[in-house]
This record gives sequence, structure tokens and C-alpha cells, in this order.
Amino acid sequence: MNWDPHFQTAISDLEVEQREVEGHYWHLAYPLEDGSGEIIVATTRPETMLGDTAVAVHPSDERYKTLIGKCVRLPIVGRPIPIIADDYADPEKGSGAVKITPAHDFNDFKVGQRHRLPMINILDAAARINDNAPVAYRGLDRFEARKRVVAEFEALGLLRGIETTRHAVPHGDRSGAVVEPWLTDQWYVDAKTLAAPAIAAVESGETVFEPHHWEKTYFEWMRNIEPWCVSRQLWWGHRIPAWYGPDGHIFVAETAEEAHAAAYEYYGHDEDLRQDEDVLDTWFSSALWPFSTLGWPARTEDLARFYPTHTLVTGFDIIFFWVARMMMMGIHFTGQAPFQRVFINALIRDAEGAKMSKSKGNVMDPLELVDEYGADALRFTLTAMSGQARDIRLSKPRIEGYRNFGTKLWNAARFCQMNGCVAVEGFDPASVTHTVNRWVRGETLKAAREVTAALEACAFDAATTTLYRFIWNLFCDWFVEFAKPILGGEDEAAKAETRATAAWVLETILKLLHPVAPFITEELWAQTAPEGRPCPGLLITAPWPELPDAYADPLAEAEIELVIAAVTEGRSVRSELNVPPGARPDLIVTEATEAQERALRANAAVIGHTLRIGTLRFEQTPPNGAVAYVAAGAAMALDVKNLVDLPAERARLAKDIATQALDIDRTAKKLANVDFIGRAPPEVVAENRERLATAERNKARLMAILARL
RNA sequence: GGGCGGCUAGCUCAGCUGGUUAGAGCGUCUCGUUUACACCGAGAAGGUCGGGGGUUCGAACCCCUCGCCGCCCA
Repeated sequence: MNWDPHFQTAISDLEVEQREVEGHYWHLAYPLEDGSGEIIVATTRPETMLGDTAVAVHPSDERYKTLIGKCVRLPIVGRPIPIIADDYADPEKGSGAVKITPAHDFNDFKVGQRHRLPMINILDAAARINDNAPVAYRGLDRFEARKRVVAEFEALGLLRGIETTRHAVPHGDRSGAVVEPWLTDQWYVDAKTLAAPAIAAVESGETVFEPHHWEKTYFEWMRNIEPWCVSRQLWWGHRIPAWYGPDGHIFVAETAEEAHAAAYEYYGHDEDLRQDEDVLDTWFSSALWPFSTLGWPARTEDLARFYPTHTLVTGFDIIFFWVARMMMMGIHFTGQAPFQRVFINALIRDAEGAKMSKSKGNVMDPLELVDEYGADALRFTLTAMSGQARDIRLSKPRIEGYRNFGTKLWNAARFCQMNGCVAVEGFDPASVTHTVNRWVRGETLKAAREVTAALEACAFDAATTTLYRFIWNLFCDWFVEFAKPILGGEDEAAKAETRATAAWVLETILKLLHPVAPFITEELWAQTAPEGRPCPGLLITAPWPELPDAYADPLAEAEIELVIAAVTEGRSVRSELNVPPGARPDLIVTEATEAQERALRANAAVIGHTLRIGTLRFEQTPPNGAVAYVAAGAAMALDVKNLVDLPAERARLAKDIATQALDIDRTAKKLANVDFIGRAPPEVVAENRERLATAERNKARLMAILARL
């Protein structure tokens, strides 16, 4: 047994931590009994020699062949012990001979069993030397005894050397004390038998690990499982349901009454029984959690409704301790695996990747982070980083970024409020007519779909990415900007429609974001609640948005994409040519399809506001001094006249031409490859042809502009 | 020794079943008194996707191999 001398209890293999420590190899000489020489053994634990009952050598080790069967006289103790042949002795290690202490080493125990060696226990429960050792050692702590054994060997002239080594020493995971292999009777669970159906449940998909690869960890342990020691010599815990009769006969039963009944049957009369004083391993009790909390063994309604549970969320560090054991117990006692899905999340580390620990002082207290950045920011950060990797490096700048995100949303909501964007009773998003509103409706649909799908797939990081982008980069950056000229304009119908649409989008945003950032969304929900809210009450009780396919609007999408491209490219031009921010040059469109022209005309106000231009005109050729660019296939020019310096403009054009040329080169090469044409799917080939044509058209335009300059 | 995971921009990370101009946030640089927001806005720079082979018309992604880093079990 693994014995923890600090808590004086047995512990299971899983509760033993192997720690690498600096130690020594002591080479001890054991004289042969016939006086013909000595045999040297090396050990990291000299004190255990007090319990040695043999010396083992490898059967094929030529050095010791003639010694097998002889005896050595154990120094200090004076006991003669045999030299035996066993494969366990490694000729490569040390002298090739190894001392055997069956009562205090797991490997030696096996050797002892094979050779029927006596097992001499030399330690008491507190790991002090007991009465099986020479008088001088009795009552000594094991580490004191070690010093004394070494000193005595030295005094006897039998110490043959000391080496310094690093080696693994077992420690109790709770006590931190060095664990002793110790002979004691304990209760075991036949884990192998319980594991078989628990393995099958995961193999068959009855229970699914998410991320999936964690099932490998589970299988690895379950398939190599060892008997589980479940008795503990502790005060607190479920008491072991075993009763002893006066003759030591054991009655295992659910209750004392049943045990007595069984005893009556066995003895033919009443007997006094003594219940085992040990309690069960806390993980044994924890393994009962999925069903015992629901009233089991009674067949309660809760048990019927909540067992098996849909998803268990936990960390990979307790897959063995807890998950595996719940699986085994759940199947054993109910016939069903306790969970359909086990979601394993990463472990949080500090910004340098080190495990947080109190002694290192690198622990980030979540409550302090909440005080500093808010609970929503922390939640959003953890959710965003809950990817497939094993650990999360929590860093403040990241949390700060998501705190800013919350502020951004807050301000966007404030904008809506200031502009009277209030939910309208009976508003139907399907009925909106303005391009901007049709477009944002479609984008909201896309975002809602993506977030929903991500949550269902446990891709929580993907859900946050979608939310972040939609809210900040689409709703705030574009929709709100597009809405400004409309809301400040004269068209009352468009204003009303845009207000209602904005309110609807915001409402949808609050719902989608609520699981990740419940506080800010609930607060905003309450603040925007008073007027016309179609679904009153708390946001947390509001239904999840399920939007119809009909909200998609490819035409509006194409129109707004053109507008966005025209503005983005235009901004780039302005910035590179150092056009003064306050200047409002005209934008002249020189080449566009009919649809593009309609779209640009319809959104002239929106472009004017976001690109900060004067008027939008359509002409065959750009005026002198205008700076041309291409957006989504349409050609346009900013009339910046004397605002621009020519060298900068030439450099800009040359850069754009080079970009196009690179693309042409790459794509042309691909298309020139016969194998590509022959083997790639037709749509991929067509796509590349289209791409080449566009790039060539763009390049030609840019060259013409450069030439005119 | 066995198993698992990672190595992508200065940093932290996305990148689904092989076809994108390899993305985001932070940081950096330039510019900004645009009536929600400077916890902001606009623009820009920055990557031979750990090394080497291979499969394929085509590889960050598949296979082999080597190298680091980390975790678990011995």
C-alpha cells in the first residue's frame, strides 16, 4: 500500500505524486556468510536494509553466477539472507546486485512473492522504526535511521561509496509527506471490471468527449487501470459498509440491519458485529455525485429527469480522479453513463505560461480582476480563450481589450437611445426597404446563425469572435455610421424604419451576447425596456433569436459591400496622399455597372458621411488632378486637385500596380499549368480565370491613370 | 520509457473536411477638435506558418523524419 505517514492513511496511486529530488546512492557491502568475500548493493534508502530478506542478481549475470544460492550476513542486523536470481536485477545498474526489502518496496514485494521471501515490516504507522529492527533503532524516525545506518556502515568499513543522483520520490498529494510502501490490509475496488463498460460507453459514443482528443487520455488510463484502494483511515467520509463477526468473518451490506441479518444466517444466532472504522476515498464518494445528488437509490423524479446529464464541464486534471470514476460508478449503479458529453476546458496559467500557485505568488484573483475590469470582461476573455489548447495564458491586456469592447457596446446603445431607436411594437424586420436596413438585417441573421452554431459545437471562442466582429466591426463601425446621415436627414419614413431596425439589431445583439456578458446586456436591456419592448421581463428569460432565412438579402449585401469598398479604398487613398482630414473632395465615378451606379447613387449620403466627400458625381473621365482608384470593380476618383503631391501619388499607383502584377503573375502561372486545368475542379479553374481577368483590368486602369499623371 | 498537446506577425492567439492576397486583438508608426465612444476613429508597417523530406495540379492544413517547449502515466 501507499501509506501516508503524515495523515496515517492509505492512499491510492493517483494521490501519489512522483517528485524529482536530489538524493544519494549509497553503495553498501554485504559480507558473504562463508567469509569468501562480499557483494555490493546500491540503494537510495539505506534504512530499509533493516528489513532486507534477500539480495537479487540477474540469472545471466556472469559476475554473480557462482554466488546464487549462497547467503550474505546482513550487517547491523546479523540475519543471514539468500542471494537469489531474478530478472528484476538490472546488470547495467549499479553493481548489478540489488537488495530486496519486500515489505517496503513495490518491486521488491513482487520479487518476494516470487521467491516466497519473508516480509519484514520495520516501520510503524508514523514511519518510525518498529520492534522488528535491532533495539538501537527502535522508535527512530526513518530519516534519522537512514543517517545512523550509513554511519554504522562507515564505522564497520562497509560503505563502498556515495553517489549524488536525482531520483523520483513518492509524495502524498495532500500532505506533501514522503509516502511509504507499507504492508496493511485495505479495501479495494476491482477497477478493471468496472472500467470495461465505461470504456465501451465512450467507444460507442454514448458519452462524447469535447474536445474529442481527450478520450485518448481517458482510454489510456482506463485500459491500464489498476485495482483501486478505497479505504482511508480518516475521520470524515462515507463509512465502509463492512461488518466483522467475532471470528473475523466479513458481512458487506447496505445497512447494519442487513449485516446483522446476514450474520444471523451465518452463525445461526445473533452476534455482536463491529463495523469497519475506515471511510471511503473522497473520490469514491464524489463518483456517486451524478446520481446520489438526485435522490438515488430512490427512483425520484429528479433522477429520471436529470440522469444522464447532458454535459459535464470540467478540467483535464481530474479526468482520472473524477470523470472516469463517475463513468464507472454511474454505469454500475444505474446502467447508464452519467453524461452525454464531457466538455474539457483548458487550465488557466499566468501570462508566462506558468501554473498559478500561491507559493509562486503568480495567482490572479478572479475577484480582483472583476473589480478592475468587470465580470463581463473576464468572462468574455476566458470564453474567447477557451479553444482547443491545454492552457490559457491569462493576461491583463487581453481582459482590458474586452473591457473596452463592453464600453464600445455601451456607447453604441447610448447612440441608439439618443436617436430614439426604440423597439417598435409589431415591427417586422422582413418589411424594411432601405438598403442599409436590409443589409444589416441580413448580417444580423448571419451573426445569429454563426453564434448559435458555435455554441452548439462548444466552439465558444468562435462564438466570441463572431460577436466581437459583428458588434464592433459591423454594427458600430458601419451600420451606426450609415445610420447617422439617415437619422439626420429629411426622409421621415427612412428615419422611422432605421430607428426601428437599429433597436431590433441591438436587441438581437443583447440576446446573443447575454450568455457571455450577462451583466452589461441585462442592464442595457433594462434601460431600453420602457418603450414598446415586445418581450418584457428579464433578458435572461427572453427567447434565443431564431431568425428566418428570408432575412438574408444578397442584393442589399452586394450594394453595401460596394459602398464599403468605395469608402475603404477612398480612405486609404486620402491617408497615403496626405489629403487634409478636413478637406471634402468630390467623388467622381467613371466606370460602374448599372447596378453599381444605382447602388452608389442610392447611398450617396452614406458615402458622403463616411468618406467625408463633397458631392458624388458620375462622369466619363475624371477631372484633371483627380486621384483614381478601383473599388469592387468600379472605377472612381477623388477630386483632390492641388491637395495632392504628385510623387506620393505616383508611389501609391506604382504600389497598387505591383500588387496587381503579382497577383496576375501567380494566377497566370497557375492557369498555364496543364495539370491544374485538367485536374482541379472546374469551379476552382473558373474562379482563377475570373480573378486573372479582374486583376488585369485593374492593372490596365491603374497604368492608364499613372500615364496621365 | 509510453501517451498526449503545442511550435503561425514583437506578444497572446484564430485558421473547419488541402484551393484565402495566411487573419484578429494587443503593441509599434503616421494622421485625427467627423454631433455614441480617446476604454475612440482613419491609415500603415510587420509572417520563407519550428527544420528537412514526401504525397498532390495545388500544403499552415495530409504522411514521414528531426528539433525544441509543456503536460500526463511509468
